[in-house]
Amino acid sequence: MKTRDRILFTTLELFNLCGEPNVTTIDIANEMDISPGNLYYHFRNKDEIIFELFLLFEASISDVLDTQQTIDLDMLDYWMYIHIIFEKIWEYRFFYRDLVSILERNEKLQKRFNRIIDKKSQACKNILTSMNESDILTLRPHDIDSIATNMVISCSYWLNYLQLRHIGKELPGEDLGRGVYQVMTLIAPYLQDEHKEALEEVATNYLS
Amino acid sequence: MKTRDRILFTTLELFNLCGEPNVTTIDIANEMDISPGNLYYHFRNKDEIIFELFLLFEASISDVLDTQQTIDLDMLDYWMYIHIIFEKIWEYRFFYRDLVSILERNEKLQKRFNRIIDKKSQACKNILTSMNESDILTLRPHDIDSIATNMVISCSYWLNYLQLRHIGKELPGEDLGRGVYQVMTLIAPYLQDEHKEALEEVATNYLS
DNA sequence: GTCTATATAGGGATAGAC
DNA sequence: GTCTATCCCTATATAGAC
Repeated sequence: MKTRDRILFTTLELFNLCGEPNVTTIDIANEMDISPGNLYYHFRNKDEIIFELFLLFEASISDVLDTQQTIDLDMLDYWMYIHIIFEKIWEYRFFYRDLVSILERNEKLQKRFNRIIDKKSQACKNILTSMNESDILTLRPHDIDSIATNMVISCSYWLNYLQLRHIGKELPGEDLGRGVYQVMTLIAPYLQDEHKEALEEVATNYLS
Repeated sequence: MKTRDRILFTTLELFNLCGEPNVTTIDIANEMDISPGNLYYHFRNKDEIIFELFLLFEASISDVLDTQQTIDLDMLDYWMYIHIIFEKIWEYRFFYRDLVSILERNEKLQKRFNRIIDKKSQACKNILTSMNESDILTLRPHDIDSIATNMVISCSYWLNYLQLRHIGKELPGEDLGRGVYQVMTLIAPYLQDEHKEALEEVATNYLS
């Protein structure tokens, strides 16, 4: 593993564990047993490391968001789709811990992060539309936008909320499933009765 | 107005405008045309100012959350109740911009902030229960918890989400109404048809 | 590529005079 | 209560040797 990659990897771990504002370039170098000077040979500054990490996150999540595979799925598929999004966010959760502060330092990051949110929103709308068309749920086209917005907010801030509730302690990765459940809750009331039961079944399987 | 209070007031303004991490004690002193030394005569450190501001926020929002006036209201009342909560949050929005970072520095703050979230959650449950009992909506007791959680998350992170979407620009206070709408959206699908219409009416009145 | 040593800057906070 | 002056610490970043 090349030093440059080790820096990225170590930084990601430390950021996720302690939060980006609490990790200095020296911390990163120490953790890797290299000198700060060496670190700055590979990256111009801390923000460049953050940006590189963002690019990895972007590639990873775009993989999911760009698929057109959101039609004709059953309840378990939808659950898993949301679950995968949560996992990608979990992998790069430090972004979501200090979103505004991190993004305001880098305009390019801002734009591209917002493009991800746009995509996520679109993906949610696609899911809702296709569920609507296959009569799994019934909603007025007018509702789709606001439900999608609520879904995006729940996805984006669930980890932050968890952290808030467990500050100090390490974030429990198991509670990801509860986040998925919260998102599915947003759809639940619109489901036809049979599919409501299907959702309950998936939920009890996953949250046990 | 005593200097101590002017410090609190000025700090609140600057924090809300620029974000707490971007405002130094020097900035605050400069803005007020006093010396940093003077500021430190009135407050031991920056965190003490933050804590005092929190106490003001706590008092202000507890005022709303502690009322037992959540029964037998009509749709407009519920709308206004959520709206008032949003206004209190708006007044102290800097907390919600960097929640985790601010709270992790002060254990007392953490505990008390979480107590506010508990109260907010309880208030939401009370609303849902009372709406349920007066047949405005129908939901299984089992749903109440997860809907309340979604309500709390939407209330807490709506401003953060807005900011994300408009970084750099000043936060548009008018969009508070859209936040209220997002929260009411969570309840909407459970409403009896007549009350759905009532909600739509309130919404169109307030979002125009 | 990697190290050591160091420059630089900014923010938090204090001492002591008025 | 308020000011000036200043200290200290920490984090970022660079220079130059190996």
